[in-house]
Amino acid sequence: MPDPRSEFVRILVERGFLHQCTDLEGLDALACDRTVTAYVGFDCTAPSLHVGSLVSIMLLRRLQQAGHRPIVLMGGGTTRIGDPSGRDEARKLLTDDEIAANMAGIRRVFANFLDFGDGPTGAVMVNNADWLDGLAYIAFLRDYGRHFSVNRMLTFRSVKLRLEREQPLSFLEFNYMVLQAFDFLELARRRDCVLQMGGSDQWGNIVAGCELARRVDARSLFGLTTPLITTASGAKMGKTAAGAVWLSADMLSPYGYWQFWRNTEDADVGRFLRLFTELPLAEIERLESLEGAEINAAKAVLADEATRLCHGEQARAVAAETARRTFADESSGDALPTIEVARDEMAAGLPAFELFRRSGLAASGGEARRLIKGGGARLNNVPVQEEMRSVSTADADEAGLLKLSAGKKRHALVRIV
RNA sequence: GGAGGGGUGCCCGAGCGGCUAAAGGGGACGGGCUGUAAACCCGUUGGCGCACGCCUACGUAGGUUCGAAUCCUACCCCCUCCA
Repeated sequence: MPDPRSEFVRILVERGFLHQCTDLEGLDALACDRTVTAYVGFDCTAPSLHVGSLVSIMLLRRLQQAGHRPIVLMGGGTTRIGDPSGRDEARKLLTDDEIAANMAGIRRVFANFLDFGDGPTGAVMVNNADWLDGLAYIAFLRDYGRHFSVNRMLTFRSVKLRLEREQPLSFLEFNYMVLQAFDFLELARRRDCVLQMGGSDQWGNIVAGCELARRVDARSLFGLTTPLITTASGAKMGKTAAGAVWLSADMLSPYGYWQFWRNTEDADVGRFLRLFTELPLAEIERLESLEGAEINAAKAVLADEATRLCHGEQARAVAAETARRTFADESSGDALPTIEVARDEMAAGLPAFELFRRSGLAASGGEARRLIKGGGARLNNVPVQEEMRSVSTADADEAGLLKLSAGKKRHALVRIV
């Protein structure tokens, strides 16, 4: 298409958010003309969201900044079914209480990225349980079921994959796309929502919604997907040593979050800066063109920007300073994970492996011993030679702190209290 | 309801009476090289104050045996085909 005229579509294209769109020119024209209301659905399978959802979150944020209205759809109803997309096996069903708790946690995450004010572009959060829970089966089948072709549904990727692999696909899961299509129709009716966005694995579900609305209400709706974000070496983005990269500070510390971005592969830096920061394109081009070790500066910028967005400036500053002291100075910073050990226990001396276990740097005593044997354990930057080496108050600094390291990147502090 | 196949460590997957804490691969962790990168090379990969030893582990519960992940019985779950 020619250069986008609307700010929203222009940003999508320039920044790498766009994978597929049902009618990009139509959407562009619409976005020039009026305030567009758009939604992304999130399921409530965990008490927070992780970076895997960050593209969608940033997309909603960009939408709002461009003068449009974002809707966060919580899949309170559909979470109880499970989307078969991208999965070989059915996922566990959650109870209502778990779903409610998860939803509350996710709401807090969004508060950092979107403005939930009352204005015309104020974000809203809605729960599809509001309309799905009360559905009457027969009426639903009669009014909407008739518009779905099973022949067609069988050709959708999510379904086809399961069938081809001879993996089970229950009727329950098979209905997921029907309900998601219905969500879109409901949001169109209730809130004049005209656009559904999501990851590329959602394309089939999104298109199903557009088609349903066209058939039932003669509405014309838009669908748009973002590319699946993998790292340059092909791995799914968002896994670290500690597990998923959560967006809640109580599930992953801002320092851990900062480190995650700082450890981005060279080849991903530009792409990630475009998607996950709001720096001007010219600046990003400059940063991504840095060569060799210089690109580390770009990674620090990425980490700074991403952490500020998610956790705020204060947390960002502490995280960045901790990283600087830990890696550049070989000292340590406040944001390192810290455990406390009682003074009398410490005075008596604790075996090194035990301390590593307690710190969480090793999951068990055996793992801690192996770490030490393998030469990866350090106490105050000095390699620990002996598993049973006694560590005591004499090893602490003036502030009563000692630093443990497992490998080059994992560090923890022990505070004597 | 009938016939057959299957449930093994974080995952995949071999094993089918002792040599099995269980091949191989992936992942993860550590070391090397570097730039807190990628690629590559090497090592480690159930717990326990751990070279011995003890405990836990091959869907669940029992049983046979000197000895079982391996054999038997019952139960649970999954898949395929038939009805």
